[in-house]
Amino acid sequence: MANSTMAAGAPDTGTPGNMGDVRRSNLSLVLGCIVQSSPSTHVTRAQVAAATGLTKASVSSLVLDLLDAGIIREIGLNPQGERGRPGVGMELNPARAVMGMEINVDYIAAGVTDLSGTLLLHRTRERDNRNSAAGPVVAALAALTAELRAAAEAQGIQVLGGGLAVPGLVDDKAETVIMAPNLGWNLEVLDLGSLLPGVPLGTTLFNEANAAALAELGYRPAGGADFLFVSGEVGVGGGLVISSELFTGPDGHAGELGHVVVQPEGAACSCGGTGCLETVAGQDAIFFAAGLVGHGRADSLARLQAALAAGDAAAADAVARAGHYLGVALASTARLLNISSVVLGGHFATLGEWIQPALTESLARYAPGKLRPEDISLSAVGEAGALLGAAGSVVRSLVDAPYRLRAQQ
Amino acid sequence: MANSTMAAGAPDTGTPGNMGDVRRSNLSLVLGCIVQSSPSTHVTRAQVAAATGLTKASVSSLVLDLLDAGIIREIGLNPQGERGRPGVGMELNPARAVMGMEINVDYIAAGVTDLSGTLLLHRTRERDNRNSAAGPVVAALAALTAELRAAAEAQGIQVLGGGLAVPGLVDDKAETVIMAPNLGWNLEVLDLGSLLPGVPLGTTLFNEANAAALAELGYRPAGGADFLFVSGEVGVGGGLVISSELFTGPDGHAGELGHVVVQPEGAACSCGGTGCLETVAGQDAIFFAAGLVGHGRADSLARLQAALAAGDAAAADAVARAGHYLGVALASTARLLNISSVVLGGHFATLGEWIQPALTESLARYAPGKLRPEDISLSAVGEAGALLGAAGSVVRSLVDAPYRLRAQQ
DNA sequence: TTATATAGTTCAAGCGATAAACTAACTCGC
DNA sequence: GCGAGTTAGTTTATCGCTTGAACTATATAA
Repeated sequence: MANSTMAAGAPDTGTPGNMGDVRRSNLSLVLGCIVQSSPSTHVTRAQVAAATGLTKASVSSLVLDLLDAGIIREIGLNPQGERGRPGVGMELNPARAVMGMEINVDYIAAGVTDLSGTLLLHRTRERDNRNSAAGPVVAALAALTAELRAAAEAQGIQVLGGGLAVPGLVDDKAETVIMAPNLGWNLEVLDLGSLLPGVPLGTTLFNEANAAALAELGYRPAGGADFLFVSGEVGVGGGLVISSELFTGPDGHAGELGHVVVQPEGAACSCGGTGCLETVAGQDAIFFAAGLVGHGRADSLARLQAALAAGDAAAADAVARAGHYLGVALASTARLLNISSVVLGGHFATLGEWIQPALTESLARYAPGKLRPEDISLSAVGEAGALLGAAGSVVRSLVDAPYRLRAQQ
Repeated sequence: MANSTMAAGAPDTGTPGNMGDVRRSNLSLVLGCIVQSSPSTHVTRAQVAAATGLTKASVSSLVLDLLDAGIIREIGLNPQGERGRPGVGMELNPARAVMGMEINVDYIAAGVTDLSGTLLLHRTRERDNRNSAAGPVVAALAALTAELRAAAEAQGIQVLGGGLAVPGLVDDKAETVIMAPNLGWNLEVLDLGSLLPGVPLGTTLFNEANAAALAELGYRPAGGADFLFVSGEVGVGGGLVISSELFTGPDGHAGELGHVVVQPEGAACSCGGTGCLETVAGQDAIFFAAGLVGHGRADSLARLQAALAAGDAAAADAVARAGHYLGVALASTARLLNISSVVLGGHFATLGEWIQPALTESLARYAPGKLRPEDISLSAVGEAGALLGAAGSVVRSLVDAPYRLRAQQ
């Protein structure tokens, strides 16, 4: 088929290319090369030149820009027993960081990660956001980030920008949450500028499942760059990663796995549809089917696990049902998008061992040979997945366009 | 969400950018601008400069390259009653063409289109390819294309390259048909070089549904650049167009709409799965349910139309059933990929008026507000859709990389 | 005929990548 | 301990490409 990856330097938009684009592109190439080798693998200019194909002269010049921008720093020489002059090592500047943030149904959270993605500071605050408008929630989050930012700066760490993950459809350009049924939000405009005032890269808005998918990408072995991440929260979401890039569809919010129809004669869904996966595999649906009602979310999940461990039949049935229909949805998705790898997150990861038998059987029936048991894995990122992914995305965007920082200062 | 469209000039591959890339990129930009205004809208260098943002000097230089390559030509001055010196019009060179080719179950076909996509010559040859290996079929097609190419050259038209559409999964790099169940092909390597010996751009292999989707794109109003094309043939295929680009998934063969699970308790499918859309909405399934057996394909379709017109209950039921489940599959797809526009092709277009009531009702039930009746349209491309799309793709790839032709001669 | 407006070309300048020459710093062998 | 060999990184000249301004060309309007 026609190659989707276009030739280097080809603009996919109507803007003319000038030589500055070449520089920006190569700047990103060099930084990307340094990022890949981090942490502390002691990449030298010569190695970067060899890896990228650029000349030593170009790399030197580009590296100078990155040093000026403070994105990377030099570390001591490499006195290994090699012949010839030792190269000067480079690494991501550990004094630069980004803030990952999350707003969810019953908590807000924030964390500071360095540019290599390591979580340095992390704080969660319980808060019932279900009946709260966006304004007060963002204000509460701003207070939390201010604390963390001060703590980071006390250690000499500068926060360059932030990423906020929200369980709903978002429009990152307009800083608007288009729809977040579980928060009760609809077309809420968020004042992202108030979260990290004055940071050079600003704050970007992300869908929670997509952010978690990107976080997962960081934990996968090399080459595992194509997968569907399934986010099991109150709703069921999905994040589609193709060639290490998030696929977000025409308007930027593809991946609503929860509303794939798995039971044409099934129950009505909150979205207005019928027989959606969410009606059988969402947290509320599983808890209800298992006879668990009226507890908190985390509490219900713990009780469900206990019931499963105790051999409770209703609990086992509820989970098996969810697994079966998850398999139907995944089979359709695998065929439609040619996905051959799935990562289960949220409650699907928590219930992994109990849900897998039914899921495996279902996949064998609906997508034989396409999604085998070994193609399904459980999420490696924990609680802070969405937050880490949002922060990581900000770093990725910086790596893609390092000149943004150079221009700012 | 993280922007998927990268900055102009940013290579998504690890190759370093040099200034030649800028030129190539701008060459494509200029040609793209000329293509958009064709045919015979009299685009001048000055208009191209204004539209692209490039300077007049750059456009002049780039246009010279395109003229040298023979991709465009100048047409007379524009003596309109405007003030100032009239510009020199430019258009795609009508003496350059590409060959579109198609191998299907019971015929082979080829056609010559000019660079603006107009079909100049077209010839179809009936041939039962179901029990034939790839070699003889390609040889028969090569004979057909040789005839057409000679006819084109007799008119002074040079064929630059070709595109071949096949009803199956393809690997265009390896020139291999990975799987074409309806042809009985499995990992057949095609000798594409024999089809159009000596042409500068060679021959590229395409999936039929994807090619037809791209052909459809040419017929859609401006702005309608995101849609799912549904190909209704023996199998049910799909072509996903996003931002005027084909989305082909991780390995290049996404879009298998026919194997979305719409009936978890349904019939076994030839793919090994259960309840796939193809088992209720493929041509064979509809014909069987309508009580039509043992006729040729085109004949069966005509008989089915006659039965529907006559008010035959079994025929109406079969088509309604197909429409209902097509709606289920489209609802899932719309949610998963955030598609808001669907184009029906093949037998779904032929049966349009009879299938739409059930489809509309189904969509209202499974994807309320997401896919409304006005979001569903019937294909505007006819029989030659796949062929036209394959040819158009070759032109698109030439427009994306015009330097390929410049380098050749 | 003159003024004005638009199209397209020419030319000097600037920027960025490249290749080759050059300097710097280390290891090895004697 | 010292020169030869080896590798890292910088300097310098050159080339390619876009740009902006000046310039030429060709139309309409008064």
